[in-house]
Amino acid sequence: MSSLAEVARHAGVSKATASRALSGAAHVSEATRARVAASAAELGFVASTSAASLVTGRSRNVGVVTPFISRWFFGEVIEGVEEALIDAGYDLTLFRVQEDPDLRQRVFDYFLVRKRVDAVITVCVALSPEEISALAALGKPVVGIGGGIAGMSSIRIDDVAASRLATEHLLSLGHSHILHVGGDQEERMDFHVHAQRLAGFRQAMATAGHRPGDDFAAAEFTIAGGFSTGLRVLGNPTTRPSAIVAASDEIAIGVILAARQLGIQVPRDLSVVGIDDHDLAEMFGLTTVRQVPRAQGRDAVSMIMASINSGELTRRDLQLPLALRVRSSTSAPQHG
Amino acid sequence: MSSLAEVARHAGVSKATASRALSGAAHVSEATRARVAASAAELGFVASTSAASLVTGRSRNVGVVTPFISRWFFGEVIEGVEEALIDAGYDLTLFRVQEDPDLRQRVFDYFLVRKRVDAVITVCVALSPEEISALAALGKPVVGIGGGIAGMSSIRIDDVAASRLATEHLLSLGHSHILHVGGDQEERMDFHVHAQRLAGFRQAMATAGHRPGDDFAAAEFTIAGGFSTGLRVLGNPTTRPSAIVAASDEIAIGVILAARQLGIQVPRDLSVVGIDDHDLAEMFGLTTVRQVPRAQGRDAVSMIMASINSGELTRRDLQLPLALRVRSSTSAPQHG
DNA sequence: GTGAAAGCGCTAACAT
DNA sequence: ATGTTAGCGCTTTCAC
Repeated sequence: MSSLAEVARHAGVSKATASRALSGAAHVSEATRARVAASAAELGFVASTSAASLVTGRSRNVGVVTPFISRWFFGEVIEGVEEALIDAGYDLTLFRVQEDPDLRQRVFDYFLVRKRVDAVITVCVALSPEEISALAALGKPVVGIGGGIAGMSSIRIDDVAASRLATEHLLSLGHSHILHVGGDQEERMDFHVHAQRLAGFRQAMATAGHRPGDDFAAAEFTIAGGFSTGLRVLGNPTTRPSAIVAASDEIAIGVILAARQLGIQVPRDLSVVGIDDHDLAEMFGLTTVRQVPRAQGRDAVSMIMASINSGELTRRDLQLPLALRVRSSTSAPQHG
Repeated sequence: MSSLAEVARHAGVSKATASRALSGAAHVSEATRARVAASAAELGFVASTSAASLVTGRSRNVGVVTPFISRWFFGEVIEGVEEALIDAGYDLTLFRVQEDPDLRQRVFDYFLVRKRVDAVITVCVALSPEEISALAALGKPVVGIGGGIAGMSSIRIDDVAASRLATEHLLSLGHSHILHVGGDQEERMDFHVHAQRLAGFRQAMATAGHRPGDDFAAAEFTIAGGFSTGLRVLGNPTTRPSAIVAASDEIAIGVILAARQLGIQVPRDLSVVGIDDHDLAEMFGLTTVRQVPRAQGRDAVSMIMASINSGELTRRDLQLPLALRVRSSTSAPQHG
């Protein structure tokens, strides 16, 4: 816990020179730099972030705002962010926002402000106008992953296209009775995701000449959510669809488990496609539209670093590519 | 972003009084306190943590060191920590440590020090002696969840007892050919967990008069890990066990999926017990030894707050209770 | 109960 | 290339 002053004294230079030598910048002779570095190492010196932040106004710290931690998509994003951040020498402060409005307000009005984060990454959070203002008032780079934030940078996949791609695959196999199992609007995730995946599904169906009918069922974005909805929508043999487009792999896996529980063969009697590329997809032979949340996390950090380094808050929107990975969970329908 | 000075001026008091009024402590008249509070609210004042930290040496920030984020146990612990921390007005800075020794060293020698965290919580990380020294050198409260750290406070379940409980349940049903599917020693999780769960299993087996044989198979602590190990150990009908004690619910679920894939009826032909109480356990009717990682996270924070408030670094060890939740995944063996 | 003043450890002008 | 100086915004003696 030695101070810069001690390092300077030990190296026989002034605090200013020591600071310059250690920060890498400015005009310092190679000899001095080496000497200061040696002293710092010997004394185990690590600069106090509080002191540095106080004077520079920067904290080398990025806030990540997320509604979930252990769901696959969110965990992957956070890991991607963490990897990129540690490479850049930044810390990650985690803020979990839930439904409770009081807690949410505390995060936005108090925690984010006082921590003086240099930037904020939001992961699929549906923000209220007040929350957006609070974020904008920070005057710092903000990037929204998954769900964009009005007027701010974003990283996303084309959710409409993802869902359309999945649907078109099933249509091309000859399915006509297809159900979309997607996000419950009540979830505090960005509702655009839910709406857009449903829209992509309906677009593809409409283009193929199918009229919208009883084509949607809501599920929580988890395996358990897909399972319970799956039991419900697959329970009645007469109304059962021959194919399902699930809004996430977790839902898709839950649906497959429900089907098996009901004695329905996948893919013989039911074809399933998911959107995500979850680790478990392979185990179930699940056909997926591939998105890579980890890359989204890393890209968010790149965007932020670019913004910090340039000093500009220009808005950018990055849309990541999709790919359909066909596996054994889809096949042509048996009857018709 | 107004400063304390502005608040003080607005309220017609000195900076000192404003500071005292807002920090809640000290001798300030009720009238002044109210006036200062009103001014602060009106100006949207939030104290700068950098400035406060610089002078107090405390940062209202706790570091969480974990090898994983999206695995169920870890996610739950982190969520528990986060909940308790936000209640206490603290931030959570996340440090993910992986195998890469360079990255690990950076976290311990650089990140943890410079961030001036007030305390550290480690979640099931196997620490090297150097890493333990680095942590101890912080002079801050440290509590290890899951895997204890030599000489520091810990929160854990009795891993030996947990595993024994699970095994005894299967033994009491009449099983004799029981396999333990547990943690791979190569995993950078605290290896004590793996060793202890295996020890508990063998203790119970020995007590029941079974001699140690080919009784263990390693798996990654994930559903996919349990699945692939499950396929392997259940593949041969002649050597197949009639019951399995899985070191975690995720492994157990993977094993059940593998069994189903192989056409083995659970629980008719195979009984399975897991340790965790994962959300998905219910879906599989999985019998579990219940531990509550979320509670462990919260308790870790309580411990830390007690330590911070008392100013003492006394070591404490808390062991959380276990409960066997018998569900439909276990039954008496068919042959034997 | 309140104010004046010192100083936490660092960086950034400004001199030299 | 290096040193001097002046704060960053807060908390905390120490007076009153």
